[in-house]
Amino acid sequence: MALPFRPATGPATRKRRQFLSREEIVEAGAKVLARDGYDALNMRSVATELDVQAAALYRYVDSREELDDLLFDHLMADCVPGLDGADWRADLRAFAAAWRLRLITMRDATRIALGQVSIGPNIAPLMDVALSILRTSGLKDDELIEVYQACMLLVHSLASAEASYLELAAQKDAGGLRHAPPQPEWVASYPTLWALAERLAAPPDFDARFAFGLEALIAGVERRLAGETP
Amino acid sequence: MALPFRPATGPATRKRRQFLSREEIVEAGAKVLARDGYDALNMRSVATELDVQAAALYRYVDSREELDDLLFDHLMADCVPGLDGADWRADLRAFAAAWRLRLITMRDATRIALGQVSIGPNIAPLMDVALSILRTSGLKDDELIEVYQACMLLVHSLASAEASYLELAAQKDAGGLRHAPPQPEWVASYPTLWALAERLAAPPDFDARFAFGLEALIAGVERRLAGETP
DNA sequence: ACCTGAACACCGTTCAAGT
DNA sequence: ACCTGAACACCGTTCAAGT
Repeated sequence: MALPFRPATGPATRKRRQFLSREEIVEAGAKVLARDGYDALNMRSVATELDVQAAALYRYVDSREELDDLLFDHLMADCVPGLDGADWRADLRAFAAAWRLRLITMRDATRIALGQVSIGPNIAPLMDVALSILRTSGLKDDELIEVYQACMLLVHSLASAEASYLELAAQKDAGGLRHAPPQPEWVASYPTLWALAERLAAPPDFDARFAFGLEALIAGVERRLAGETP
Repeated sequence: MALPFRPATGPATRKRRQFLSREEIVEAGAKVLARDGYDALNMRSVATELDVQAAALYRYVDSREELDDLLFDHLMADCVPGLDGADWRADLRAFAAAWRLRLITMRDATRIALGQVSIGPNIAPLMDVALSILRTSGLKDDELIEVYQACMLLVHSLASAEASYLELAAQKDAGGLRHAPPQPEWVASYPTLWALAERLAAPPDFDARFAFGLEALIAGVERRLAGETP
């Protein structure tokens, strides 16, 4: 039987291309995550995306945990914005805003990496830039690291809160969840809570919250620089 | 056959007492969590703790998710310290320190409530006190809530980071995990990261980090009060 | 009314067997 | 060497059947 004209790399029905690879697996994971969300992400769904059995993945990936690590790193690729280096405050704001945007844009990214981020090849430049920015502020090395950690925590946990809020809101719109959690009786016995209940239930302004957190961080750094440490 | 002398409430072998209850289930959950950790907490282990089948729990609890909510609220009971009300800064520090301590003391508490804390009868007084403290600072109601949310986020996410670090360290001591994650080659190409690598790998000072975060928050509030909002 | 026993769907992971 | 097929352990949840 003669060989077909079209090369082996362009099959009509999907067929296994040569071998699997770590990169291919991670990209398939990203695809599943973007399309179906974190709850639908598992070894079997990623394998299906690649027309393969789940067990096959274990030749390239040690565990589900490692896949999550790789995936998170992958999602954060090329996330560093251009910075002019004139003012560390402006640079820090730009950096934090860019990273926050990425975390929120990539569906469920914050659910993959709950706090413990392991440094991969795409996270490293991110860290490097953040540290560089803070270094130009004039902080000493040990203070610098504390501030850096605080900044990462701020961005990550606030983005996480925002993402989970948005997901919940979307769910409520689509499916039909309970509209507002029915006010329990006993909240009336807490005066301040009661007085602010309405405001607390209102949709949060995450931009404002983010801005406040960042400005507070900057204020904290400036205090340190001025030597007003209590 | 004559009835035994000892009353029915004091059996030699453990026997089901009357009926189950929500409270009993939550306490059993707390027991499992304290003894075996979050990874060992599931419907079956809680049921076993009560000499009962897992399915029996569903008469009192809607889902695993609800159990987690109830459990977290239970763990945070009576966590509000005495406050003198003289200075809102001092009160805020005392409040935050007490809550942080509780979060860390209760094994895996932060893993139960990942960010989204639903207000239960034990969380409510906590919220009420925090809001009351901030109210005495002179902030307007809407600003107050932003600061409150920032404070909750700070305490919770920092405690979460600390707890997961401690757990990892304990694991490393006991079992024998990889000592230090072997420095990847490519970090050398990021100068600032490289320069600070040693410091970044050093055991973090969570007390200092917490203090910095809280002081920054206070600095942010004071700026707001002074009307220096950018 | 409350609990048991058994089952189902789902998921991470392992392993012998195929090619 | 790489993948399949089948299996195991584990977990949330449901439901008919017992008492």
